[in-house]
Amino acid sequence: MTDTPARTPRRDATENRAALIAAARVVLNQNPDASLEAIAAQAGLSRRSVYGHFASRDDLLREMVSIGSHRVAAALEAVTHDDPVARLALIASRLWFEVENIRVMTVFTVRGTLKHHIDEALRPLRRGVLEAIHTGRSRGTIRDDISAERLARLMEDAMFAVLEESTEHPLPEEHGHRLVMLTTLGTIGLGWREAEAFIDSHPELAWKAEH
Amino acid sequence: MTDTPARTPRRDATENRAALIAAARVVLNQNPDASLEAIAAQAGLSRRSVYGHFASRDDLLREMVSIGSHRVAAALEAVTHDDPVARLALIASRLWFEVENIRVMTVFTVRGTLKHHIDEALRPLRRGVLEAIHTGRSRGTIRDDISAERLARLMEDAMFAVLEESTEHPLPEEHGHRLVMLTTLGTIGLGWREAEAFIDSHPELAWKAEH
DNA sequence: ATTAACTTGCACAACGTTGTGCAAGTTATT
DNA sequence: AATAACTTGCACAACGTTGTGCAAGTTAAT
Repeated sequence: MTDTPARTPRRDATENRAALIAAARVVLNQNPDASLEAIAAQAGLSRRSVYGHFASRDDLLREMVSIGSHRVAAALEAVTHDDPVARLALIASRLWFEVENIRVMTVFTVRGTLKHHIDEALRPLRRGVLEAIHTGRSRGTIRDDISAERLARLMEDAMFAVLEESTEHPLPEEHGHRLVMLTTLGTIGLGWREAEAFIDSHPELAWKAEH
Repeated sequence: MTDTPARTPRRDATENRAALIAAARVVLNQNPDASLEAIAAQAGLSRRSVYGHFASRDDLLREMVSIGSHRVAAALEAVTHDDPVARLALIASRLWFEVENIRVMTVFTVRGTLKHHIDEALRPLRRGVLEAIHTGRSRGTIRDDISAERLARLMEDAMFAVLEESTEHPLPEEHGHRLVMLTTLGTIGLGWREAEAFIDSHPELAWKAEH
């Protein structure tokens, strides 16, 4: 009574399915109102065949958000550090490699639908940030002139802003990676020389070419 | 061969016209895809009567952006200060009072149409910011580890982020006013104690109840 | 009180979009 | 080579939206 139909799905079909999701990310990143036609075209398919993979437009978008959020979550789950300041910088660092996924989410946070999904997806990120802020505050290493919750949101916004900025005005990966951390530390309350020094004195924050 | 038709426009008509623009600001601020129906309803009018004031939906939006941008420009033109850091804080301060106008613009910057208008509207702001950054850099009072242009954009983003954040999580006017300045100074490179002290030591940055 | 301005509701065309049915084509798999 | 999977194009209904015409109502101004 359970599952699998006649045969296994064809290889090119699953490729196309993935291509559609990737296409949605690309197209919607630059125009949140893009039509299915536009998305299908970007994937090299016809609009009609989309419905061979997804029941509806919304279904495709949900898949996209779901996959993106899992990637982001996976990139963040391993992030821990004794120093909360370094931990925040690390979070920023990891986020840098997920620009595409992050951006498409922030674009849709304004929208009604999907907002719920996205909030859920970003929860681990928010939890981690808030946690680090709290311990950092109690150690006197993070500013306490702004409420922890608000500071967390401001930090998140600041990180996203850098990610967006760097898609519109591209810059070398290595610089972008550093910039996100710098901005994050700045929001936390560090002066710019302080932030620069902090990054340089922590090898775990250094750029690594692999990724 | 020029202008005015039969009589002068009726008073309630011009009020309604203004109400429509205000309604558009309100409604579009929380849903950029809102229909004319929704806007008219918010203004207490029927969709049909909108066309008595504006030739098209786009016309209404253009009016709204135009008026908003002039208000913002007016709020910024008087801003000058010997100390570039203080000048940037002042710009942030003035922006605080134009949240509604600013927000609706940033919402539409993603959109295709209007983007051109908005860019033009924000030009004085950008010019002022960039100018202050340059002189601040040459005096060694503003960070020079990030290119002036990029820093200007980051600052702009940071200010907008605070404005948005404070509409979603409201806070007393006075606090918001200070928060925008703090964030701006933070982006410039000041540490948080430094920023707090800077604001307190400059009476021209203090909160004034009038507005 | 009269006039012209303004608003309203309804009907209608035009447009772009989503989702579905179907028949004919193409391509991976065995 | 045969089969099922997949893609495609076309046609079509449904939907929400914008913009317009018109006739009847309401309201500010003189």
